[in-house]
Amino acid sequence: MSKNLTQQLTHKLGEAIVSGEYPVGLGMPSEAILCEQFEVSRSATREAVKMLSAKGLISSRPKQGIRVNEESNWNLFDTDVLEWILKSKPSLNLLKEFTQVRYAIEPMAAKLAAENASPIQLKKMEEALYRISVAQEGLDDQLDAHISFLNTILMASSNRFFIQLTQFVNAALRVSIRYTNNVKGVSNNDASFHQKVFEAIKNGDSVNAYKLVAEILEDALALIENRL
Amino acid sequence: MSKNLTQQLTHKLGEAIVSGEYPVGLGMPSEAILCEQFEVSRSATREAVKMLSAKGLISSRPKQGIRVNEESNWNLFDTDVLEWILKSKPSLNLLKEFTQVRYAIEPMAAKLAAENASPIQLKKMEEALYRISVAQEGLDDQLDAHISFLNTILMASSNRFFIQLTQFVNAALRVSIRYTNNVKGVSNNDASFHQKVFEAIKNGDSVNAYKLVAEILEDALALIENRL
DNA sequence: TTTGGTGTATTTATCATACAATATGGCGTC
DNA sequence: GACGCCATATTGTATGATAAATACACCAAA
Repeated sequence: MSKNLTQQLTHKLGEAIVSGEYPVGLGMPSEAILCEQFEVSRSATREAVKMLSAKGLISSRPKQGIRVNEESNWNLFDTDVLEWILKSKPSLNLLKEFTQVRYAIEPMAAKLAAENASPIQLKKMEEALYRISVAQEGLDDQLDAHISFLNTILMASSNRFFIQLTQFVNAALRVSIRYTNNVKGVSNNDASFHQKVFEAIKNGDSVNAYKLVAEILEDALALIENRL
Repeated sequence: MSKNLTQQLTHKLGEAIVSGEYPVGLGMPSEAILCEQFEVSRSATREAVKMLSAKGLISSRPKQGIRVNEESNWNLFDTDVLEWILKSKPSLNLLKEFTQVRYAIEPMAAKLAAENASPIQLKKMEEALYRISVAQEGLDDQLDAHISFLNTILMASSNRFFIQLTQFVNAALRVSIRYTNNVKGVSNNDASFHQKVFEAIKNGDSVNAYKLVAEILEDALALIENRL
């Protein structure tokens, strides 16, 4: 768990907010009341409130108090916010939204990786590929290996925004596995597929790298939409 | 400006950090020193530090002090962080990275909009289209009109992550105009183009909606890469 | 020489209290 | 009824004190 009080309170309140416990609009207790409820000092409370403000979840003004912001103001690409959302409202629809973003991002990242990957990055990709091939038993191992392969692609895109999305994509994959209960259906853990992607990237074949990843995600998305 | 001291300090420090004023690794003054330097109380300082931590820029621990995180931990999709980056290190390379993300996001958003747009959203799109057609004089007007058209598409995607990217895409557009000094080259303000996109979306022709937007961004990207 | 524990000093973390600033809503005056 | 003023509630800022955490040096033992 997060060690210090401020962080703990931040997480508690963050979860409560995204789970809809406090209504959007005007609905949070004042600092003073939060102090009482959670039995912490005002400093800790204020710092937690500031952190949540920084993530776009709430805003606070004198007299008016603390209000929950519209969801469109929430920082959905923030790791914590993402985590809270996944914890409180996991749904097939959320998985769909996740996968749509992956569908937008990952093929492009693969394309850029094909254009930019350094030898060192290619080597890391190959290592991840090896991890996939040997991790055929445990489901978690498979997922971890798959994720690290994907991460190497994002890193190799040489675009800091794509790199930043690593965490997002990882979260998305971890959700998908909850629903499908195997990696194959949604992300195709077939080692030969990853091998193909790797080779396209290695050969600088950006068109194919894009296409291969896009096709897989198209399938994954179709699968999800079928279930809705 | 942001009114309260905490916010002001947050912005000052945020800008300083992204502009590289404090080296990544171990390099920030302690709370006590920050209080002195900026002549604010410890409460305000601590709250600012917490906000920057929440955005992933720094982390603080007893004895070790405040350290600047690796850039890969920064919340690049946070509006403030984005703003600070644009303010301090605008570059053609940054514009390229922005546009690559747009290239990934916007065609997909158009596709989703074609599948999901409600009558009300279509109407808003049409209004934005009208604004574009009448805003042929002023450059700022053109840009604003273009942005609001784009925003309606993102909103109509019915995917909260794409909707969240509205701010990001807007920032990207505003950067691009600084460099190209006109909307046309980078984003094609030709009204007939937007008309075509709108009609594809209205007709539910997701394939064409995707393709049209993708082509424009491909051109924009090629233009930027030519200059590098 | 290396290893492992141990202590100390520094820095953040937490708490308590006081006062200032701000915005809301009502009150009163015109 | 409209306008401005004032009271009040809530956050904002400041200060001082104590607790907890941890990096680092030091010392002891193998």
